[in-house]
Amino acid sequence: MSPASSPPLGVFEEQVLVAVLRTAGDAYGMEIRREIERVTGRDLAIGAVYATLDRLEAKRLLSSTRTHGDGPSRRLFALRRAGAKALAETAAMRERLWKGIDVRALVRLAGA
Amino acid sequence: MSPASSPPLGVFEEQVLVAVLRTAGDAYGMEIRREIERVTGRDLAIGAVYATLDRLEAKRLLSSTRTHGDGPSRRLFALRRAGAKALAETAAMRERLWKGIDVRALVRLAGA
DNA sequence: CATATATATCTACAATGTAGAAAGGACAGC
DNA sequence: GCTGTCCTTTCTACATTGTAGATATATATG
Repeated sequence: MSPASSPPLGVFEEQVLVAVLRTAGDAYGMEIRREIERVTGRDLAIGAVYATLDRLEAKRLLSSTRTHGDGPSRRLFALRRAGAKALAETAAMRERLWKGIDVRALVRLAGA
Repeated sequence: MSPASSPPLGVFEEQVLVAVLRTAGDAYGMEIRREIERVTGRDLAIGAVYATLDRLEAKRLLSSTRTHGDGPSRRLFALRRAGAKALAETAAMRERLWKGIDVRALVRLAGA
């Protein structure tokens, strides 16, 4: 059952990691923020994004490199192997959690 | 795009809510704990579970009632409409987040 | 009654989530 | 080359959620 190694990702950590994947190649702070806002529909302070990016880099789930050349320098992020692993485990665990739950019924119960 | 009303559920909050659903009718602290341990493969302090149950009840996503009759009295939890709504929104948002991500590729990247 | 068992509560602290303000540097126009 | 502006990042602080462990309380059992 995959023994659930490391502590689980938080939901915002997961969002950031996936956003890095989605914006791959162009994954810097502002862009990651835009992407998360787009997907979740919520407004986000830029500080929130960087705080989490920093923590994920400290845990070695992400790496970052500096951009030079034209325009303001950017800090580009990329998923490390450990980051991919963490994401995959998170997804697998959640699948087990929800397996057998009738989401339709849930939505019906939620409605009016 | 469903405007993302209330603050998103935390991952443990979600686990607790779904566990209540899974153990429906018999959803009291110890049982909920067992269910989460079963699904996630991690050990859990009972205090962790109750702290979260209390917070979810305070937010009115859960309700609880006391059991009497035979055996020690239990505090039985049930999902409120708002709880079902929160769960459904959480699931929907995550679906948008992951849409288009190739999970196979992710797992491959994670492997070895 | 005395001890064990099942359940719940309390207290405290660590980790994550989030905001807002400040800082730095490239570029435009003067 | 100064001034202001835009884009990006950094810093600081605090709120919320995650988690453990010890303690309380009631019921059952010998």
